[in-house]
Amino acid sequence: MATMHDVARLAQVSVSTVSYVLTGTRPISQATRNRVLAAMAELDYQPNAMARGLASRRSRILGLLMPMDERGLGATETAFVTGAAAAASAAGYHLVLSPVGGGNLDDLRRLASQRMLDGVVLMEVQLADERVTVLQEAGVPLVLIGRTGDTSTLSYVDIDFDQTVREAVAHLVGLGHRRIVYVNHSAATLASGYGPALRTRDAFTAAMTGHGLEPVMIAAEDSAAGGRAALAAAFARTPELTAVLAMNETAIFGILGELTGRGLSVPDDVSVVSMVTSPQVAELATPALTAMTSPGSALGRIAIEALVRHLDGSAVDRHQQLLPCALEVRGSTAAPRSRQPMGADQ
Amino acid sequence: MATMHDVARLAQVSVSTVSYVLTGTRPISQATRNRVLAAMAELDYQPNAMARGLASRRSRILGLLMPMDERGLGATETAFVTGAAAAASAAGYHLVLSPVGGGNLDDLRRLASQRMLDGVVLMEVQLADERVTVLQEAGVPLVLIGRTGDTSTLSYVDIDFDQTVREAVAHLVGLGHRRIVYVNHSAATLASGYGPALRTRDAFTAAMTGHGLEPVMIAAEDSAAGGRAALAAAFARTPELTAVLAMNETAIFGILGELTGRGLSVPDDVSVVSMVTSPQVAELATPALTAMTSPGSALGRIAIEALVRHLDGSAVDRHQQLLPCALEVRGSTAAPRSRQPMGADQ
DNA sequence: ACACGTCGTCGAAGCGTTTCGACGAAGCGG
DNA sequence: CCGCTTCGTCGAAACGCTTCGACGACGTGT
Repeated sequence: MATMHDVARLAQVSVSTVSYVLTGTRPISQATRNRVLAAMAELDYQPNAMARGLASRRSRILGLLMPMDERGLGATETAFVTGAAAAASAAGYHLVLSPVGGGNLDDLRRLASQRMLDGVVLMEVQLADERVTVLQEAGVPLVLIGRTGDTSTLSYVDIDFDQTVREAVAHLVGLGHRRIVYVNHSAATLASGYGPALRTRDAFTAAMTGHGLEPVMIAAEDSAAGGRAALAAAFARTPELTAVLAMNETAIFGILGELTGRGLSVPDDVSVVSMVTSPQVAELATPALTAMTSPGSALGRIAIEALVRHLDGSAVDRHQQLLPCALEVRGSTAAPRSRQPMGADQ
Repeated sequence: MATMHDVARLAQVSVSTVSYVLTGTRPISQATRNRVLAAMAELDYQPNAMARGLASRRSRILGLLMPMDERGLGATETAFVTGAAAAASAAGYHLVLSPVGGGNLDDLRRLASQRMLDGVVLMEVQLADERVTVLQEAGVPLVLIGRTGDTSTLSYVDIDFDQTVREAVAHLVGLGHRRIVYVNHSAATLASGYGPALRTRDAFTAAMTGHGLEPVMIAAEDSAAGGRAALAAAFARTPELTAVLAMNETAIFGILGELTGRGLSVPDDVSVVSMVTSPQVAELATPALTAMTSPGSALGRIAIEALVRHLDGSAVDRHQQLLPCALEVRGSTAAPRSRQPMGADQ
């Protein structure tokens, strides 16, 4: 393994000159630069990341902390990751994913304090997230995907749930639906302070009320069985329901199954809209689901870019941004059978 | 940020003594050790990972290289990851996931040559995988999850596809099925040399032939539409089919939809078995799928443990191991309607 | 022609560890 | 009681890089 000394000797320059060629920190004449570059190529030189990190006090590694819980990453989360990885690579950083589960907060503390990460992006942030505290105490630059309860001091990128829910509801109302049920994540998830669940709940209430309609929300366990139970509960509360809006990607398959089981057809009897869903998942269902497609890779990219700007010092203040999901109409929504669609002109 | 010097000064010992306490490389008296430990605690000392890595020439970081393609990680892959992370943590290593997609082989080469990773575990290995070559050239210790074509020289852990397919087929045959169609991954995937697809194909042929039955395999695109098309093709080739064995987790939802669309019920008209599937996914379908459950976290754990043993020098030879999937009977398989189940006693 | 920047390069001092050789103090058999 | 290990500790030399101060060699404005 060739070192800088070897390169310097071969190119007949000092070690520091080689370093300057590599980092561009100081001007180097074209002639010298070429000699150095040639020497590097000949020796197949690769800088030692550890030595670099030690001397410069920055590792050029960014962490993407993702909770790896029971259910795997959906296509949505995967899009975050690929977007982030591409952005990091473009900025000359490595991106490592760290599967910090719930328990190992100490693991996280260690990782952070060991100065191995220049900065981190945190996924799936809770309203009150201990990880944020740990990282802030360790002085690690931080960008969130999602938001904590108090958004004032931190950088974040998140989905604009308010706008997304409003659009979904408007789509259904525009088709003529009046009895719309919202299937959210489980009660436990809501109680734990999971931002998306809470924000969509509030947004749904606001949107429905705005249309003069009654907001009915059901909390469903994240499983097919949970979806089934939720639908049963929905019919119990609102027998004439004609549309379901679902945040719970897992439950939605149970909902569809139960609908079919009751002899109801989608979309003729009941329309279904899935929230924050990737096209891949939406296409899995029969018929394919009308869904609010999450901005996916853009979220990851923007988060990394904000973090890098912060590290490079080109931006000192925090970055806060919301991205809406886009409505993609597929086969699971239609006008309700019992009445004609109501356009704005009626 | 406290350094070793600070700890040494506070504990009134030399720096090297502190290091010995930390690493256990040389004996240290209990009294001194306690003084040092106390000093560390008081200063909230955390060793600098870079400095450690530079001096010791080992980073204590393990890489898990996973391809992050279009479709996200299923629960199966997630289980690999969590298993691996737990094992690495237990062995005192950090585990970082690197999303190396198809294109960036150079990225990989760089990562490998920069001596930032002590060793790597490679997921989703192709029969002819360039990444293996790159890493071997860079001299990075390597364990595969999956197998290359030539398995002789490398360490790997993989699913025992032969055994898994045999068991799945035996289950269906035991219920009385004779016309069984195997829905594999796409023709393109097969052509690209994706091991699981090829091995299950061969295993299916062998298993069916062993029962004196005709093996019919359909290649399906990884999408719901692909599943539908595959089922249509299956009925065209084998109109009296009573059972479907599916490797393609994505296509299976299309298959189920198409079955329902044709007015066929699962499992009364057609039985369905899903291969290498996680319980979570199996439960999404209605009825829940009988499936061959992948060994999940065990794969990840075993791979990491093998790698660590290699790095610690406690094992020099390669580790090769196959784990079967476990049959979990749920609601999607039953005796075919047209004839009685055939037990061994008939 | 003179002081004065700027450019391109060098040498050396770190960065925070590990690790090697050395060395006094015990402990031990003879 | 002497020479020998073994134990516990120390000081110093790496590890491979970045970065700072210095220093000629040149333009440049005056």
